[in-house]
Amino acid sequence: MSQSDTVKRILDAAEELFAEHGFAETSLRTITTKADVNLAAVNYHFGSKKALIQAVFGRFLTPFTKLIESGLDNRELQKPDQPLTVEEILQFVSRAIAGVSEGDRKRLAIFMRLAGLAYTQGQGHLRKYLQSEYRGIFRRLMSLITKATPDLNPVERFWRFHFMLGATAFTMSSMESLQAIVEHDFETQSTEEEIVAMLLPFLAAGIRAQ
Amino acid sequence: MSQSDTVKRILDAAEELFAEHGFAETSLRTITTKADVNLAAVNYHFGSKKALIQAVFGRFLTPFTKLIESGLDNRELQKPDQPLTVEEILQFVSRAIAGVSEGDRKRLAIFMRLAGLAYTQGQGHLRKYLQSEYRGIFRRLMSLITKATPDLNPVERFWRFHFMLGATAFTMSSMESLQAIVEHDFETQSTEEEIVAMLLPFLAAGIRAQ
DNA sequence: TTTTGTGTTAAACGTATGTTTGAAACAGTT
DNA sequence: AACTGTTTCAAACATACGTTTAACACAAAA
Repeated sequence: MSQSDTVKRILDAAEELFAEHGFAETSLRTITTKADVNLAAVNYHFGSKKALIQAVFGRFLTPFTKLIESGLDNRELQKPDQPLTVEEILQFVSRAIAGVSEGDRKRLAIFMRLAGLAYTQGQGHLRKYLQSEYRGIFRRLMSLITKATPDLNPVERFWRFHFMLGATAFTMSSMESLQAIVEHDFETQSTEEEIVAMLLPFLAAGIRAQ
Repeated sequence: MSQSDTVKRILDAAEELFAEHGFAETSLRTITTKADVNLAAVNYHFGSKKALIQAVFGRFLTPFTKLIESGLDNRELQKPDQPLTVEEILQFVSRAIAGVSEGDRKRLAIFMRLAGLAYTQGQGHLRKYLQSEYRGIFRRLMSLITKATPDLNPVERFWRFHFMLGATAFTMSSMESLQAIVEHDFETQSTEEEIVAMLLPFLAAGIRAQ
């Protein structure tokens, strides 16, 4: 058999390098060197650098959203009439995070940093790709949060949702360096679970402010 | 006389283009074309593109931090013994933001996006430059927040402070695209001032959760 | 008027990038 | 062994970039 693992090696290298340096600053030569494959392999297997960026996202995001969806499906089957609280919704997401990051924690930080970059560096193709590919889960979460916060006006809810997103993405992406600071300044360790446990009440309180 | 305004024209163009497309994605040719000056003018007046980026930041960063500091100084002179609340602290920051962009609505959006980009794109020279420029005001704000949240244990306060930072940085850096979504989905406009007005209570509620 | 210094300009330089190419290597099938 | 489709490889290609250069413009000083 000896099936080629070139594609996987490229994705692994690209994922890490994109997260570290951004998209524009990471060249295909750097990626292929790190992956130890030929330069032309990216264009052969993915077609273009843009397509590679999208593939990096797809590999992480698809199983992640599936985990959230199946959790929500389960809950809706068991208690169909009882609407979810904000805390419950957030817990499904955090459980999905824990599920995906199980095995290698590094990938979670990498992906969150990528997600942040996608918003700031995504010149169009990436934003469009994410929007078209993951519209479903986004709308579902948004509608659940709407039911959980009936008194909020829609525009304010939209913004608060993104405030939550920002706090989460930023924290996850800079988790490693922040943990180092905590260890140095407070002589304590903050595990990933503890950080998430601190983050959730912060988010829940924020979205229900006033 | 006929004093050259080339430097100002370059800074204006660069500021706007950086905010719109990011640093790496904005070429000197685009900047000098928009500024209607010769390509070589940037290297002549600033030395390099990196130096131009720092100059763009310096032009608004210096008055910005001065505004915060003087606001805090004033308040401490008038009510020296009464500690500030979290809301008050955040309001000094947001007032400084508004003050820097006074008269020019567009400038606020540019400023916010640049501030956000500094967090996500500031890899080497920019981060170092900002750190040396920002350290004083950062420490001062941190110490004020400590006094405003005496019941919080230090580690949790550290994390919540960075949750706030994350929500802010993310929102600022992706403000433009989020505003477009709001306009499309809700047929309303969210001005930068309104967004900040929504962000502050979210942050204050979050840091005081439970 | 000549000189000097500052700023501008068009052109070129060197380098790095994403992409394409055509030959070679390989694996599986007949 | 011969054939076939897929994958790899070194090399080249075209383009865009930041930077440098040397000639030029022009105002102020000598």
